[in-house]
Formats: sequence, structure tokens, C-alpha cells
Amino acid sequence: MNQKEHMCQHKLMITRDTLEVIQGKWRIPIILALTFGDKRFGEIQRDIVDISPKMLSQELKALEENKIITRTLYDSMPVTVEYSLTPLGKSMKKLLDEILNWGTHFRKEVVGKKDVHPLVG
Amino acid sequence: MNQKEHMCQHKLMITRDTLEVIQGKWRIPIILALTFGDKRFGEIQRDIVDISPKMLSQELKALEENKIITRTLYDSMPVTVEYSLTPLGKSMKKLLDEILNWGTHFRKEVVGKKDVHPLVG
DNA sequence: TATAGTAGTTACCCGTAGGTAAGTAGTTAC
DNA sequence: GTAACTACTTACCTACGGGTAACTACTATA
Repeated sequence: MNQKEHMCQHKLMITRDTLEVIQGKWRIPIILALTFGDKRFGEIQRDIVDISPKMLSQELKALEENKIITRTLYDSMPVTVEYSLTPLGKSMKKLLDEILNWGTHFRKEVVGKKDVHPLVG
Repeated sequence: MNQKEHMCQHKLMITRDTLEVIQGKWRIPIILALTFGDKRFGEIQRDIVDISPKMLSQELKALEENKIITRTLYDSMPVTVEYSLTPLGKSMKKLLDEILNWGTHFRKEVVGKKDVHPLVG
């Protein structure tokens, strides 16, 4: 196997690690929402209007297990819970920026003429 | 809705566009493989060792429909087909780089102690 | 004649991601 | 006492992403 093929194999392996963490419909949106500041369960639900409490709960747990976010319980009344990005979560900022950059570019090139997304329409 | 919430909604919308294109286990790996140069069906299969011909064929079609790659048929004997990135596909370079950057970082922080990925082991 | 290489297609199956709806539990306000 | 807010959990169901295996079709080579 030559140098180029080795490099390709290595990059493919790294890519898989990343994809395992961010895979699925909801994780990137949840992380993105939290880049705007710590948020409570209900706040995230109001940001991501079409996520169900089941999926939100499930994905928050997965992100916590992967050390991307932390869950903090406040003994206020009523009890509130805040989710925030860990340093590892915050380290995804550039990745999120590039997703947004490319998405904007893609929208101009291809999506441009389609209807506005129902989320915003 | 205030300025911040507007921004959050807008970014969430853009993110969805991107995710629709790159979602799934195989698209990013395929695009990554093609950043190393134009490749034939069999070559991609040899790079991504555990993809089935069915999935490869299916995902290549989807990427072509989204204008990320092009398919070129060569009338040689035997017939060969080359897949290459379009300018839009090439514009994903920075995004791929960030996936790799973050994946490397993540591997150091969390995955680090785990076994080496079977793909490379 | 048969084996290997080109590039797929087709049929079948299965697990899980994700959707829907209702329930839990505690507190506050009306 | 009942509605509404906090933050979920649980049960049930379905669609589809993805896996496996076999098959197509054409050419070259031994």
C-alpha cells in the first residue's frame, strides 16, 4: 500500500469516529442550539420545533455520554435542568461553522429555487 | 422573536439542508475517497472495504443527483466508469478538513484508549 | 470452456432511528 | 380542585437504512 492509500485509509478511519458522534437527524441541531448559550429542555424543544421529547431526551443522553454536553440540575421550584457544551462540545464550533458555510453555499447553488423550509416559512 | 432567536432559527434551517446531503453512513466517506482523485467503482470499493456494491451504487446516485459528483463512462474495454467531484463537491474540502480535525481531537480526548478501528487494524 | 475482471442490479431480510400518544411526578397559580 | 408549567418516561408502531447473496452482461485471458 503506498503513501496516498495509507493517508486515505487513515482519514476514512478518523471520519468514522466523527460520524458516529454526530450521526442522526438531531445531534448537530442540538449542539448548534447550545452554541447560543446554556438551555433548558423546554427551550431546546422550542428552538427545534419538530423534535419530540423522546428523541430530545435520548439524544441529550447520548451527547452526554460522549462528553459533548453536561447536564446540570438546579434545585429551584419548579426543578430546572440546564444543558451546556463541554470544552469538547465547544471545540466543534469550527465544524459547525463549516457546516453552515457549506450549507449556505449549497442553498445558493442547488436549493436556492426551492420553497422556503417549513421550519421558517 | 428577538435577534438571537432569529439567528438560531436561521442556522438550524441551513444545518438541515447540509445534513440532508451528507446524512448516512457512507456519503462522507465516499466524498473523502474522491478528494484523493477520480476513482472507479471498484477502486472506491477497495478504499471503503466494508461497503456493499448495493450501497455504493445507491449513494453514488444520490450524490450525483445532489450535484456533488459526476459519473463519466469510458468506452474502453472493458467499460470503465469514473466518478469525480464537481466544483460543489470540491467546495466541501474545508468541511471535510474540519471533520478530520475534530475527529483527531475527539480521538485523543475520548476514543484514545479504545482498540484501533478494525478497518485499519 | 472456464475463470477473472469490468460495473453494477435485484430480491430478501432485519434492526433501529424516529414518530405518536399517553403517562409520571412535583409545584404554582387561579 | 384543576389547569399549567417544569422535565421527562414508556409503550407501541412503522419506515427505511443498510446487510447478504445471488444474478446480469460484456471482455480478456488461459
